[in-house]
Amino acid sequence: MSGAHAAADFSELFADLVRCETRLYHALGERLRERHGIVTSQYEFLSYLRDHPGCRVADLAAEFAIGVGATSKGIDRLEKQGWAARRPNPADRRSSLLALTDDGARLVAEAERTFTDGLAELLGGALDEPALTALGRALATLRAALERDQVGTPAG
Amino acid sequence: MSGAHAAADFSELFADLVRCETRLYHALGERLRERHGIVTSQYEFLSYLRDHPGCRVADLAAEFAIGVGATSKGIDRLEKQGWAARRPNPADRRSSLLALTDDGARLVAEAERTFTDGLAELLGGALDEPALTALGRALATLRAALERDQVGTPAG
DNA sequence: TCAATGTATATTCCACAGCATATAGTGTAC
DNA sequence: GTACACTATATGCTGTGGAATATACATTGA
Repeated sequence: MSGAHAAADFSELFADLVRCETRLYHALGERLRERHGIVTSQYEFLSYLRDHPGCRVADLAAEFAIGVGATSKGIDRLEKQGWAARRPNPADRRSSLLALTDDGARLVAEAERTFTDGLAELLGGALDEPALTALGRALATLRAALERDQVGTPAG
Repeated sequence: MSGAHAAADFSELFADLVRCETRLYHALGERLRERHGIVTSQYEFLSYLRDHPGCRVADLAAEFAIGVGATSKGIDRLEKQGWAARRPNPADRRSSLLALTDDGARLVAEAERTFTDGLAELLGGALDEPALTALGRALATLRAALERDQVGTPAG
């Protein structure tokens, strides 16, 4: 009995997780698109590049658990907009070192306000402090376990 | 200070949320594809149709916070595989009533085991009982608030 | 009845992700 | 130093999602 109960709970939990993610992603993307002309995934790329200058395509792909092809194409788009740049890697000519341009750095600084304000409004308005703390801890633990076991890392 | 601290926490929390969702979605999709020839989003559609026979495309779109176009195309694909069927709605000739076929019912019954077993393994292996309870409560609360305010409901 | 408005769905166009593959470069064994 | 395996990235194909638009139907009110 407790097994069946737990299984139902897992499904509900997963559904809630996906629904929250979808709605937050959409809502933040809407604001970012209006004000800065980017979507949430691009904000995440830019933000990662800011915090990890000189990283490679594979580093981004591993961080976001998406394929390297998709990542490469995402960088193409950022490069086309003049927000990111590939530089040759002196240590390994197969790979490029990625970094923000000055325009990209300006953009991410501006978009960060939109992003964090939006999140604070959406999350802070819905959950109180203890719930946020519990949620943050549980998600951090879960994420660490999934990454440790390479769960859901895409092929390409 | 506590404001800046909270903002950083929100960003971290959001990143963890998205990363967990991505990896779980990929990992479950991988198993569902191998064993049943469907992906996670199709399992979710089929499961919703099982629990809400006679629903409409718009009901699915609202449930999953995706656009009606994407939903209609998703139903097209399920219909083409013989897993779902549209029936004319006698009360409103604009809309169709959706339901599983017998094949679809069989499929979702089989896939449910794969899905719930996979979830139990991935979630139960990473989080203990109190953390799961806290996570479930926080996500349910957050989801209810987002849905109440129609946050992130797509346009088309 | 008929026009105006709102609603449900399908269609179209564009952007993006996954996968498989191609290309180029690296490192190692012999 | 050459063949081989391995790695990093890029590209083509296909499927899918979002947004805008079109179409059909329903409902309201004069």
